Amino acid sequence: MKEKLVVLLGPTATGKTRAGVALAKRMGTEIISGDSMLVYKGLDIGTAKPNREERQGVKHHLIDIADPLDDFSAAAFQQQAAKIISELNRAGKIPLVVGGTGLYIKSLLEGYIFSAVRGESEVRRELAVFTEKFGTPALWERLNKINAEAARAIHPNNRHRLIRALEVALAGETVSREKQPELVYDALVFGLTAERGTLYERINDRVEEMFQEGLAEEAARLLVNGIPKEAKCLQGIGYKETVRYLSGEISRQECINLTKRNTRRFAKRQLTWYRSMPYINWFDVAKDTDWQQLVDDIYTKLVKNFKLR
RNA sequence: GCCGCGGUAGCUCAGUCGGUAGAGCAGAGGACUGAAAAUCCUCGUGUCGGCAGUUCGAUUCUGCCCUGCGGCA
Repeated sequence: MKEKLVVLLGPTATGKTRAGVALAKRMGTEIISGDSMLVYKGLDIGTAKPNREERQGVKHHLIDIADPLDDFSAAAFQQQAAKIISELNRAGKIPLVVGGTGLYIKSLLEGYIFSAVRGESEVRRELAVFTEKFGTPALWERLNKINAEAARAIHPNNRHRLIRALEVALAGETVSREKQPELVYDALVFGLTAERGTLYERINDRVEEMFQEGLAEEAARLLVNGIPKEAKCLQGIGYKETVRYLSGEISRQECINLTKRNTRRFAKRQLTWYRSMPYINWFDVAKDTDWQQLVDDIYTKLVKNFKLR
């Protein structure tokens, strides 16, 4: 008997947080965040992290669980989320995962088997130095010598994935590409999306608001507190651009425009992830969306699917 | 009204000494198994402002018209 699970995903700025909280209240359950940036403490404005008021008393898991200096990863998410899902199921609740990180959610639902070889190791640092010195294609050559099959699956310019593959290959393993035949959970997956023009308008407006609310000041605070600008959390959209602005490399307006563009591109990449997840039940949001109605519709489907009541 | 410079991809522009055109940006599609908001790959046909003339052939030359900007009245 598989454990039950409901997921609400969608590209950034489609209203997942709002709909998710309303849905969780209807379901009488708790939310597990499926977002790679909400895990970091101190990153609030730029990640659109729901505040106390927005959470409306609904318990949220996997938010603010990592220090900005720490590493977090898809594998860590998968493990921790799985544990909470089991606990909630045991307590008679159907857990609700809300978030947009494609790899996180897909790995959870489809049971990706991550290698036990840890990231952020001494080896990784060495590989980073090697890359600086000899360039990314040299990294590919190295991987090709150890594991030609792994090399074939990665483009010679793809630095991050090459470093990871080498890290694993040097430990005598291969990065898995295995596909499970079915979902790990008795899951019902909902997606929020919007017509491209509408989505981009929402993104542009939201980025504008973030800077008005003090995104630049938030990023500055992280730097002052000693977070190096290479830290994972400062690679997030809105943060990496602000680091450039604060160093005087670009103007504030350029910084805002770049953040908007990068967020638009990010939303597009998110949608690419979702296209490979045919089990998503899509709901369209528009300017005049009736959120109450939307949540009702989702809930109705959910009751039917799980034969509740 | 006259003079000058423009009108080419969604935007900014290049170019064709006459053989129907190409960069940057924007945008689109894709990959992804411990960085994933990361990282990487692929993709450029548009009445070359309109009409007419010269020409085998005009976006390119000529004329007229429309239109934007600047200057002079």
